[in-house]
Amino acid sequence: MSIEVLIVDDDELVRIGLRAIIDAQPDLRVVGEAADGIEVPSLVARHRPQVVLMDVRMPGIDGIQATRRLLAAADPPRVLVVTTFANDEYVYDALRAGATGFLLKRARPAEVVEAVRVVARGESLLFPAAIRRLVGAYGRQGVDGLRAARLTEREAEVLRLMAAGLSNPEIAARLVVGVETVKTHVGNVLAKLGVRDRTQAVIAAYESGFVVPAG
Amino acid sequence: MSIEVLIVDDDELVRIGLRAIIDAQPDLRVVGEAADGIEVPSLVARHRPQVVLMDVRMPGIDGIQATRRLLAAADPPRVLVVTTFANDEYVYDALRAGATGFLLKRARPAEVVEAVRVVARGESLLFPAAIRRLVGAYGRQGVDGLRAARLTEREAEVLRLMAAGLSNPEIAARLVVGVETVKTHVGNVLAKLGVRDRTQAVIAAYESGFVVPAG
DNA sequence: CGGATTCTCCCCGTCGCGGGGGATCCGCGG
DNA sequence: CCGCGGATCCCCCGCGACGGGGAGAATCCG
Repeated sequence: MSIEVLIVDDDELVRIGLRAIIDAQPDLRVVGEAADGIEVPSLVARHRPQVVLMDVRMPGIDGIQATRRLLAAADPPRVLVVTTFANDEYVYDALRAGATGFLLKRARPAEVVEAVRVVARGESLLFPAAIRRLVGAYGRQGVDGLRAARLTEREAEVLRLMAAGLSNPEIAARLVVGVETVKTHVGNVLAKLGVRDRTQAVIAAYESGFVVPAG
Repeated sequence: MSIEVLIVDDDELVRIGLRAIIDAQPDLRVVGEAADGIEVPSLVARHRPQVVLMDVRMPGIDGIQATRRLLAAADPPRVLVVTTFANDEYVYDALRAGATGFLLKRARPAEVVEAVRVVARGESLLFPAAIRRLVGAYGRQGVDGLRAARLTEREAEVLRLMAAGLSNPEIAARLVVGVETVKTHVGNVLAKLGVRDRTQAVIAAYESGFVVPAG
């Protein structure tokens, strides 16, 4: 049985391109297209795709809202957010909305199909480029005025300790705060990085260069 | 209150050196020394040190056995195994016996005191050099006849999937085996790497070069 | 033929993790 | 002034992770 995909993008050219790439694969199949977020719920209900390729910027209901609504329903599909720029301001919102991963429009066809297969398996798609942007600025000591990093200082500190292998109680002891506080920060970090658990957060930290192997 | 340390090594020169390094720190204090594993239990019972610096190779009761006995008691101290070579064959056994970390005899004083402080805090000491040895040979495709790696092929495979962020059910699905089997492998990997949870295992995988950031 | 190793599967229990709420306090800026 | 983001703490709950057992089957080797 093939992986069924729904394409949501207001640009017809993009839809055609994605459809061509996906339908060229024997194990993937495009079951529908939408040009607006408003059509998405009904299409998903009808076709029950495993994966939804969702554009972020669309007139009317944008990809963020559409994603949020989709995931509120029972047994939702995986949402793979499609964006033009890795530094899109909406990237963070999409993660919070529950998107499983990202896909740049300039990604090569092989990357597109692989991304679809990965999320269809139910695995998170850690996207170094996007994550690096989120964490950005911090990695190499750069606390420059940018604040481009969506992680707050506290969250970045917690992530570092997570990447050092500390448990929540240990982090709490180190920072001299309550475990509940640590849990909140950890939860925020997971949401912002778009990952499922602390292990994936640590992987993201390494892959993004946020922490570097001592070797 | 300072961190109390017990030194166990059959070589007096080593004991003197370690004592000098440790007693030079205001927050550390050597409460006793032993030249043989046989004396350890009574010394620990009397002085209740937080940390025991334990040589592996000793006449009579070696460090492995002594560690095993120590940790069988209630409220045991942390054991920091001291070894001359990172590739000591006993490294693995010491991990299984419950040692919290490793220390090379050629470590610089600053490293020694830091290691003591870390284990005293109750945190595991991930020792790249030692872990690299354990995982060794595999990292770069080298399935050479050595089998020096204490990880079996299956365990190495499971570690790779862990380092890819997969959960146990996901790994089971990927390998087409039961979740119980995966749990066994994961447990073995944790024991062999001397780490507490999968997050630390992934950290060890990165730090040892077993997996390399894609960048 | 043992014995060792590896891989496989299972039961049990505990506990930390993560998700869902909500709440307070602060400082900054409109 | 009030809104908002950040940091702090609290509750409940479900599930997965982990430890410690045991146990069967296949393989290889002395």
